[in-house]
Amino acid sequence: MAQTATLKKISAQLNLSISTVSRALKNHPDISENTKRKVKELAALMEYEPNSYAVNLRTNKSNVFGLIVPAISNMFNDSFISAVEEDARKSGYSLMILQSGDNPLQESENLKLCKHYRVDGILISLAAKSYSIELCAKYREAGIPIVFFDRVPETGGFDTVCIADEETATMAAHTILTYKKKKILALFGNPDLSITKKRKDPFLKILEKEKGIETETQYCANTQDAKDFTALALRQSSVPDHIFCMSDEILIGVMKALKNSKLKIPEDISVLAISNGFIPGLYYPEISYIETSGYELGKLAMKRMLENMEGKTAAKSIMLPSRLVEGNSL
Amino acid sequence: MAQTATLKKISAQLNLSISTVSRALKNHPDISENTKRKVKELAALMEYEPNSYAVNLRTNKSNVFGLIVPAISNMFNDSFISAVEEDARKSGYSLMILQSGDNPLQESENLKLCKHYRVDGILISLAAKSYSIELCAKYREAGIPIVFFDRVPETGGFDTVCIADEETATMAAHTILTYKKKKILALFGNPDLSITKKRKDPFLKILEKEKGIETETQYCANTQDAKDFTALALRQSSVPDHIFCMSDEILIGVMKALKNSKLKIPEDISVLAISNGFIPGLYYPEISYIETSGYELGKLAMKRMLENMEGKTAAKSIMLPSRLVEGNSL
DNA sequence: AGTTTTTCCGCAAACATTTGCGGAAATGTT
DNA sequence: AACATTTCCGCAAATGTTTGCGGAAAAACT
Repeated sequence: MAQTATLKKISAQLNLSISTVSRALKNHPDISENTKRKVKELAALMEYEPNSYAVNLRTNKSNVFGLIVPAISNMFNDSFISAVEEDARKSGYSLMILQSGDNPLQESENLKLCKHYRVDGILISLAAKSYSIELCAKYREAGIPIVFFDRVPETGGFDTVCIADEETATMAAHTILTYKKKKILALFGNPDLSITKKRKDPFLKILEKEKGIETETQYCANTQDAKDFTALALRQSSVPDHIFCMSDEILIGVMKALKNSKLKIPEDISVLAISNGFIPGLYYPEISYIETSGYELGKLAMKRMLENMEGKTAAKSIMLPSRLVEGNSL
Repeated sequence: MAQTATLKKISAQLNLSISTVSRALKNHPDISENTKRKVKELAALMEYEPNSYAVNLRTNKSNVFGLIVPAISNMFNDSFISAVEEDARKSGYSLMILQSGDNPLQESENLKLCKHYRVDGILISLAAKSYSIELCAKYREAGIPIVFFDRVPETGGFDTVCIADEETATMAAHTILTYKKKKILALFGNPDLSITKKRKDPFLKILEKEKGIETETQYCANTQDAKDFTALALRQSSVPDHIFCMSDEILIGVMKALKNSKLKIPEDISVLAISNGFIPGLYYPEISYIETSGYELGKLAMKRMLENMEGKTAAKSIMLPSRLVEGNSL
């Protein structure tokens, strides 16, 4: 392949005009079968492939979606990414993946990058202290479809796809009630995230209504926090008989602390998490969890994005229901 | 923002030519400070941003690298991705991430996609039964730099960045020797992968030289295999006193089987893995492992790619040394 | 033979940018 | 005053495609 093939070069070889070659390759009815054949043959021979820059310039479409996540290495996100990538590919789109590292500045820069590359749409899960919402609103005004997932803005007017967090938390609380626990340690994540609020409030609301149940709540910034808070709780005079973990990150810390203790799961203390299932399955006994499937969420998010591509741009909020997966930790 | 700003629109507003505007924005010395100021002001006001398609078309450069991996959700790959993304960003590049799902067909399609998007370079970790090497060679001929990482072709003539697998396996074997083990169960991954061969051969070579050590080898296609093989070995009359795991995937299966047994780590049986450390750290006691840092590998791979961008395209093989991280499983 | 219709193809503009070249006006030099 | 230089800017071509429009040639009708 000395030079890359172009329409011009093909047309020169065949003594045809550029436009004829272009149309022949697209099966335009104006072109005779005969010339179509000749053009296609030569194109195949020369390994012609449209210059995507030129096509994009002309059509103002890139067939690329931007995907912005706090971190790719997040268990939840990567199954999400797989699902999104899968369905994007099926519809002829590719993904430009950017990670914000939970850094609001980087997040807004990523948004600008998406604009720069003129992506056809943006899927985004917000960073912790994001201030990018106005930017998103602006881009949306400018005609770039934006679908928020998982960590979505609290204000309305956007396309959002997320776990039915309230329902999930409610389910968790009811599950715990079923097992007649007395003292509960409930660990939540970053209080700045709306997801934390949406999980904590319904959870506590249910437990507080119940008499004879004591609930201690902590916010954990990371795994280490979760470990420390758990260890602290285990040193109290009355040890909790149940620990609820809002996320995998927290579960990992809790399990580290529990393994350093003599307590047996589920005999001495029970554990329930919200998770996609990978981490809970690593432990023995396997940890019960309320499932939040990143994969399913990805499917929904891409579906919504593709609807946007077809002009259905009115803002819509979609919730993904969750279910209890029983391990042996209850 | 009614319409997107272009050079043409700016030039019309200011009664200047397009080329003057273009040069003004680039601080071309031919343009007076005065007009530069005016142009820049209006450009900022109109939120002008160069149309990347047009720029790419004109300059034949995209500032995008393609990154092809078997699966994003692989622990190893995602820290790799973080590192690559980080350094790419610093140099003004973005990443288009494609996953092959260990499917050779999808892999070659991803390569074609990279070509289609005319990326400036490709970083790729090969799928299990990849037949894309020729395609890679062809693209390389055509001037697209390709850097292989982790799972690299066995034939030479390519840029490769990978773990010093032989050294890693040797280190593992010597570590095991230190602890005077008698019967070893060694579990390896897909035998079609060169990485498996490169880890297995040196490992076995060392242990076989030693008298009084019995080594059983198994290939595991997945976590379940590893669990089953381990369970089987534990039911034998003489139980192994050490298990070596070539990867995280295998370690997870082994640990599941061990937890179903009464054996204590490290008293009854010891465990050593090759890993990036995340999974080993989840267990109690923490599993000792030979570290293969995806992050470091990513740094090296991107460094090599950027060298390519500067014209240093002569094929080069880079090895990343590894080290033993002691948990409490030995 | 004259008219209409169909078939097949090319011209040229447009997309937004970059850049070599040339040239007018202003300034500087004898 | 005549010439040389510098300063500042515009023309136009080029990148590769897409697409509206128009038009010649061939075929199909009166």
